[in-house]
Amino acid sequence: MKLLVIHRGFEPEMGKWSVVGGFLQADESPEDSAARILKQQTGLEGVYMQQLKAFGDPKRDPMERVLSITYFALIDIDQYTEQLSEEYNPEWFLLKERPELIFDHNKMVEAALKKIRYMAALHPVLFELLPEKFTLPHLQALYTAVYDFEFDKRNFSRKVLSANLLIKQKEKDKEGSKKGAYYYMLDKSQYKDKLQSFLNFVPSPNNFLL
Amino acid sequence: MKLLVIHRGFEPEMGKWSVVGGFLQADESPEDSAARILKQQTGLEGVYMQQLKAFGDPKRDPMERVLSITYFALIDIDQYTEQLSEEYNPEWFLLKERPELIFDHNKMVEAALKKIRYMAALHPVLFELLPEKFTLPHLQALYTAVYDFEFDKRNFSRKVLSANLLIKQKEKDKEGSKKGAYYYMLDKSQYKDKLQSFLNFVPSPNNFLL
DNA sequence: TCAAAAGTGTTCCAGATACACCCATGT
DNA sequence: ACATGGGTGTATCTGGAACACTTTTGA
Repeated sequence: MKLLVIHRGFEPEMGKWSVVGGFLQADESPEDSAARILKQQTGLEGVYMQQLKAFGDPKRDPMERVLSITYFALIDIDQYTEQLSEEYNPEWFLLKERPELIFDHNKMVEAALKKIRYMAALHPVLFELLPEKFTLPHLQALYTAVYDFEFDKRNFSRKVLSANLLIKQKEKDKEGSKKGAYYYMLDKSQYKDKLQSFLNFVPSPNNFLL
Repeated sequence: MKLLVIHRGFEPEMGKWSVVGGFLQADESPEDSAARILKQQTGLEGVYMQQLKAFGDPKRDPMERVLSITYFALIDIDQYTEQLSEEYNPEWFLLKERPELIFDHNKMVEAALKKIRYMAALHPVLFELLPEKFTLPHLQALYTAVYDFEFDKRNFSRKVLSANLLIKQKEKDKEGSKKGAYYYMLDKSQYKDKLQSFLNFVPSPNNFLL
């Protein structure tokens, strides 16, 4: 699980590591603004973003009063390698090894991680991240990355399949192993109904919501 | 379950029903601002508020560009009757029978209700709303109000008590019935630990998260 | 033939649900 | 005595958790 950061392009703290960010324009909604700024600074486009929280402490930027309405997105790095532009030197860091960020950006990242874990424990949002065809070991690796926890593959597959969201394919992925793992695809019709539903995708004794 | 609204005190839409709201001052955090405005317009003070969402559509206020960072709070009306001041004619409406609100304030209320139901299904947040001593029928009535759903009292009491958050008192409340219902108090020591924990306070077949 | 990853089944337990009767007491 | 609301117990079922062996096949 990685975090995309950029070298800040203006003062103060120019050149230091920062979350992607910029200024809202007069006729722009916050969502549109977030999408525009993301594209300008990283090249990424067509990414589904969610509003996280507004940060507004009067002293959070020591130079002037700034309010930040933050958004986060989850993407599969591999599906966006083409798009990533170099203009602001965006860089992926392992979340655990990320550099110190300016201002309150560390708090933002922590809050986003917490929200992602919360959401993903209850809703099948992580399924969307994978390529069209993916294997169960692949999906499990994703959950392991998000929760930093090893899931039991027997229980994992039973739980995931019981949601009836996946359709088993006939082909196997032979990349990861000699035996090969069956591909699955999302059942889009089921998916929309169940996205909001109330499933525990994470074993309960592990209280990830703290 | 009721909603507190005020008569808007300035143009545009002056005098119409509106959620409590005002303008952020230069040296004020959004939280402080929300608390100040709430106090000015309703007299309510010391109320725990939570950030909901920032609303920023460029056309949401037809006169000028306004961004709103919204907060919500849950209180027990009875515990705050003294505080409620009349300056802005604040008024409690049954949530289901609330009047039409200005701008996108209806959306705000819907979003807050959704978030409250979501939170309360997983965390014992509603317990905080009651007076220091309360009865199980009282608590159950609160859940009924929030979810607009009749809970089975046998299952309800079992579930609530199994969280080990409540301490049974020796006295009974004789207001509501002839037999009287035992008072309970929150176990504050347990409470902090379990507030974040991952309980299902609402029967699962009822999918309140939609 | 062996190493490496995939796939699968069973038992046990906790928690959820549905459901009905007795208790205490003020009138 | 009776009406009103409070309190409790049981059977059943579903879903979660723990756990180990067999299968496939490329090297």
